[in-house]
Amino acid sequence: MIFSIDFDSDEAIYMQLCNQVILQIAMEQLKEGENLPSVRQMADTIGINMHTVNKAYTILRQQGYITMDKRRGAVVTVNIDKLAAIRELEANLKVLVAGALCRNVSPDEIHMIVDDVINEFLNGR
Amino acid sequence: MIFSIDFDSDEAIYMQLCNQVILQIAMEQLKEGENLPSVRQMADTIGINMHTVNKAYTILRQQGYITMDKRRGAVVTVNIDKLAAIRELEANLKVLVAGALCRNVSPDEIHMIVDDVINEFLNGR
DNA sequence: TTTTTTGTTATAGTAGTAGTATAACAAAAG
DNA sequence: CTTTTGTTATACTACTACTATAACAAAAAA
Repeated sequence: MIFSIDFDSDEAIYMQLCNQVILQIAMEQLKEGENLPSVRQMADTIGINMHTVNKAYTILRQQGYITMDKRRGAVVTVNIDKLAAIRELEANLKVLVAGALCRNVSPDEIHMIVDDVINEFLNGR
Repeated sequence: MIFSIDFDSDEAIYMQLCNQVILQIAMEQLKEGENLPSVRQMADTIGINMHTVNKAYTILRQQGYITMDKRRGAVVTVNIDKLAAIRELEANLKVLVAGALCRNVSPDEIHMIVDDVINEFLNGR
């Protein structure tokens, strides 16, 4: 379970952490029922403050990727809300696709890129 | 040329403005060679500060969507850097696709959603 | 020529967020 | 009993978003 944080990035540390966890769940490097390090352990490992990790975990919990309790710690338990996921995907795709179309990336090419990204995850499993 | 800004949104005003311009270029509601309102006019229309508009225009210029000079103002002149667009698309798609896969949205469904978004733009033309 | 409008730059202030630093609490585990 | 857990509170620094004025030269319009 390796989390690489870029401290020079414009992206907030807690956001990078959230995304890394989501990416690892998608690649099944993190599996349902598996435990994440405690907020203090994770903070220590990465070399950041406890609250920054806590913020990431809170968001991941709100978005339905993990559950937390004092006994088991943070546990990967994906709460499937497919409709919400689809709505989110649509909204975020709009700007991405618009930017690509503006720069003469064809619909076919966009589909190919999407396929590449999907297969990255499926092959990583 | 209508720009709708949500002041209650978490998204920064200058970012909303950037995205609206990109969306309108993709839909060809804003066409190559067409002028955008001056920073002061746009600020006045929306009801925001001049500098906020200036920031958005500066970003749009850096990303190759518009050019600016004192004679003609801000002009839509898409500078095609297809490779950069593809790299950007790939990077941003990763987290989106990962989130969708985690929530049991199938690869086929993802492609269908991508297609829907693309056709929204093409049909809007 | 004079006036207005343009982009651009500078400064300064407020408000909110990211990240850090301590501290403390009850609940559970060892 | 001690340690570790999540959780909450407070406080501080640094940075960003946004606003508010102000000023400048270049170009357009009168």
